Amino acid sequence: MSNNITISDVAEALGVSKTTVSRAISGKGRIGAATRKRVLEYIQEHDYKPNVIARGLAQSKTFNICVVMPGDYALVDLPFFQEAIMGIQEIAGMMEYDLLLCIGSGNDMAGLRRIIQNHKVDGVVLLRTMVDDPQVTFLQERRIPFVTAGSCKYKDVKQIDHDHRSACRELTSIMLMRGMKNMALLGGSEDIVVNQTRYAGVVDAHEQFGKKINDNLVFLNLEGKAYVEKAVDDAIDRGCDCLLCMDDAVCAQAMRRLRERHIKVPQQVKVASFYNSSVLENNVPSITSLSFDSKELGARACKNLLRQIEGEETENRTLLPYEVVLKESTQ
Amino acid sequence: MSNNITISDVAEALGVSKTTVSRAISGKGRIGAATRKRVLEYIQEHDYKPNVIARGLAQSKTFNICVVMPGDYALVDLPFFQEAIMGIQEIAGMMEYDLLLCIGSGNDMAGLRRIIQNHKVDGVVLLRTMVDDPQVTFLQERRIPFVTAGSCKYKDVKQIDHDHRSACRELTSIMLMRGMKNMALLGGSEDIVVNQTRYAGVVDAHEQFGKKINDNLVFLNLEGKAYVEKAVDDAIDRGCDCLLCMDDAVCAQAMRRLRERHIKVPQQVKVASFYNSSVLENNVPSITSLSFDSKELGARACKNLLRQIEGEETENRTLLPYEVVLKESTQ
DNA sequence: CTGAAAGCGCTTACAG
DNA sequence: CTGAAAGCGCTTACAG
Repeated sequence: MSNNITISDVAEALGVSKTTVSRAISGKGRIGAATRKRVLEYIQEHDYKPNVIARGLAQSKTFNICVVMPGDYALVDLPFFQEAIMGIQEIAGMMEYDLLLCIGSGNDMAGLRRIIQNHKVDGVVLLRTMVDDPQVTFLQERRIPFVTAGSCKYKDVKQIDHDHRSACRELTSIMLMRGMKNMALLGGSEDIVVNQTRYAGVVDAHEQFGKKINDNLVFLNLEGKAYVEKAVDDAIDRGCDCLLCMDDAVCAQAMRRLRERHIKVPQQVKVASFYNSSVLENNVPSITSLSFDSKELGARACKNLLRQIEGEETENRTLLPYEVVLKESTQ
Repeated sequence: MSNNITISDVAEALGVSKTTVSRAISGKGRIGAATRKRVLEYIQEHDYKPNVIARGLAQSKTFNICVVMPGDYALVDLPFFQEAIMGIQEIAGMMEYDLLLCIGSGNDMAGLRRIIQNHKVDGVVLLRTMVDDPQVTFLQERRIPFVTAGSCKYKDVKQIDHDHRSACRELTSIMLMRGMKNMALLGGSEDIVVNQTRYAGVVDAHEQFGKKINDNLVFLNLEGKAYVEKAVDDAIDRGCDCLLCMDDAVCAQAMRRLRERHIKVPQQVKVASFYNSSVLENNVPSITSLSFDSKELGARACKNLLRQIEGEETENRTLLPYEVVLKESTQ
């Protein structure tokens, strides 16, 4: 059952040329209906599969797309990447494309560079972009089709994103409407585009209510448990009545800290997170959060990329919807 | 800066043959030291990279390896897959191999089949095996080099695993020594090899102490929150003094249920988990668990696979060590 | 030590 | 409608 039968074998067995076989399969070029049928039946019966590598060489294509994910993500980011990849894979698979995984941080482009230089992929999807992203520049220079799943500040880059800004505005507005007076904001690295977008949403909401963010209660660039802990402590000391966590990593750690200090949620302080809380789903109390369909994001990104690869024009920017999910932590 | 320079260009520029250039790069075949130096310098300076696809075609190699992960994993399994993949990638990258991602469940082999038929990879690593695994059979038939990261019941399959059995025996023994009388066991699908192995370890420990497992307190095949909840309730009703969770998914859900019912850990019931608790790391109290180095597992698996691909002999089975990490939940 | 030539398994002008 | 031939960018016997 070793599948080493080639196009030549098929051609020979059928007494036709390789050209004919190739045409029957690809559907390109004129070919008699009868001949075509014969070829198709034969390859069906003998389970012939063209060697994609060889086809790739002839066509300068690989039928692979590269998905690059950062190597430094926390556990909490995993569901996003996983789901996005599932979405990408679903679409790619339908078009007979496979996924080449590239793991690297914003700065270390060694992996991506090698994959591109080795001509191993036809395009790439970036799963996280930094505010200044060398990967973006690199891909632009090389004229490699690519798309970012998530925000990207470069206007001419094809990008699919959730509407984080509106989502954060809406959730923040709800909290303001519920009479929160001292909202604290806990967030991660400002180098990551989406964190800036989320912040902008919070600002929007405040402006809308004619209020100002209390800078004493804004804690950004919280990288690691110790920082979150201190931020929570400071926020509480400064009399905050609501913790807005800009991602689930921060939220999980904040909840831990609150529990450690026996501070009751939502009685003493409300908590909300700006991201899907699948990571938080075993929390008691359950956490109010925003909800995004990451799989859909991946799928849309992949579709856009595939169209680019086929040489079609695609939209520069697509915004996907969101949901606000109110739960116990803000009651 | 488009990198379309080929071996012919290099040969021409240098006034040598393509053969010579090829030999200078690969290091195979006799070649004058001076010539070689000239070639190497030139390609260095002009940033020439051989087209791996073309080389692959000539050598019947792809320099890709397929990593297949199940599509149905829970959030809680993610860290394992992520870390294992990091380990694989690290080794693969060093040898200029890339990772082709294949997502499929035990039964749906469509993805793997296509990748193999399309000659897209030189070998595969299976990240989870079922007790009866069609993927294993498929790869054996096709004589594709492969390795499993994790246990596999087929003796002739190359596999790298942690010593789950000993680990579970040790942790269970510790709990028995501490005087637990009514240990409940909560676990996932028995179709997954590692779950069986873990169970065997628990049995070992009991035998060692001349005891028997109380079958009324064994809850397996707990797929989903509702099942875990019921199992926890039943276990408590039946007077268990210790919950042994066979994986972190189950443990996280069990903890949630205990918290909901205001049952104090470890005062009223002890809890331990048979896996790394990175998912549980924000738990209060902290959870006693086993600890395995999944990245190392991935790295070792990849090394074994690469050696197979090179045609070397490799060990059939490698067992990696573990640690028992005692924390608050069993104090 | 070096090179001409065939070959890896396809595709695609070009010619008929 | 069909095919012979060149080509994709490498590697590797074979010959010198």
